[in-house]
Amino acid sequence: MKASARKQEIIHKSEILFKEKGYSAVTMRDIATVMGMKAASLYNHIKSKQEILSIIILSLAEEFTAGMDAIVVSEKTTLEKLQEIIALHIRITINHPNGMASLNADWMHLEEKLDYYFELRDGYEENFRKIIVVGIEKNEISAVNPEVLLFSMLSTLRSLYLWIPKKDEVSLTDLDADLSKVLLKGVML
Amino acid sequence: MKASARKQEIIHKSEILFKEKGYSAVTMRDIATVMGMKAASLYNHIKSKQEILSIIILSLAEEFTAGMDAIVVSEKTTLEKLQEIIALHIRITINHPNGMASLNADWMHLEEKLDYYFELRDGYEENFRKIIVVGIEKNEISAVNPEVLLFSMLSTLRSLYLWIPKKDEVSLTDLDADLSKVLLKGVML
DNA sequence: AAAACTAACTAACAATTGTTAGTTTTGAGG
DNA sequence: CCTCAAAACTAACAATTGTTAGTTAGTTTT
Repeated sequence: MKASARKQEIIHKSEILFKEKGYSAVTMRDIATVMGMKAASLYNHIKSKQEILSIIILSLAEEFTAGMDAIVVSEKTTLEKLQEIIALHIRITINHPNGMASLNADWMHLEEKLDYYFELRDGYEENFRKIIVVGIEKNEISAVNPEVLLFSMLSTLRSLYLWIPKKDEVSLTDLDADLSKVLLKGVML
Repeated sequence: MKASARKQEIIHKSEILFKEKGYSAVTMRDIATVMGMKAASLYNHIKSKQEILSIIILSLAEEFTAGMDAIVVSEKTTLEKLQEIIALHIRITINHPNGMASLNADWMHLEEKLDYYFELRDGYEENFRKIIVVGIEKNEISAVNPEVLLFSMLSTLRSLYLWIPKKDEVSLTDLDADLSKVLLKGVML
């Protein structure tokens, strides 16, 4: 399963189309057109439309899981771990801005792979939640509602794909710091 | 155009289906089934599938615009205005948790009404941005990157529809306060 | 009671969907 | 130049799509 160059090209173009209109509204003929071929020819490279979606979503989900696992086992303060989670999301989103749209909006169309997706997502969230809860217990962060903090950070980080493509490289350099400031320090004087 | 009870029922059921699978993946026969009728009968009440989507999205967008306009003209501190924006999102999301999914995920399928939607959305964001920028200028909130704060708050508030339906009424009472704490005060000690 | 209206139905449509089968073209290595 | 596999093609499929036309039964208005 090395995924030939042509197959990766199909996946890459599909990511762009899926981001624009969503998985269900994109047809195999749409994908074929941007590939400069006929729809039937796509099947020389991919098994089905669903396989394209599965590859896009699950490879990203696995990358998040791997990144989170590394953060969990590291010997860092809670604040440092939260900053590393922010950096993880920024890094992956910069590398895969289009695929992130599918991960966020089209996971419900995974069908056979849906259970595996839930496994990855639930595990990720559980690790995130534990970092927050332990941080509050150890008095490393302030005693906010853990669920609300988890929800708020995840919402922002999961939406990064909508904003990052609009930014120039200069402001991307500071994004890490700016986001940490807003998410962790707040705005009150 | 008072929207008959039957028409509102169609819209309501459609909101639920659209939230589950997205606009494009929901068929008129799906809607008809949950309405207990045949697909063709829907057209006694609605003009098209798109009309359903337009009503769902634009009525919500207009409610947000009206709410924001009231906040803008009020004589409040920046912090109070931001808290009112949070309350506005919570209120609308509690009242229309399903429709919020379409507003967030299916606006690109509005077609003829897309320009009007952009008008409302851009105006809303511009008002939001101005509140932040003025707040920083007047030294009422700390000097964070305004775009990042706007993005972060909007991402969280726009995702509320994913979390609010899972919460019981008790935790909803505190949601206002909890969210303000997390979004505005941060977590650093 | 007649007329008009409402809201459901059946039947069908043209277009589009993902996908398969079978065939031809392409291009690199012998 | 020949071979052969990779990758394109044409043609077609069965199913499904949103929507229209025409009809019917029940209710309301005249």
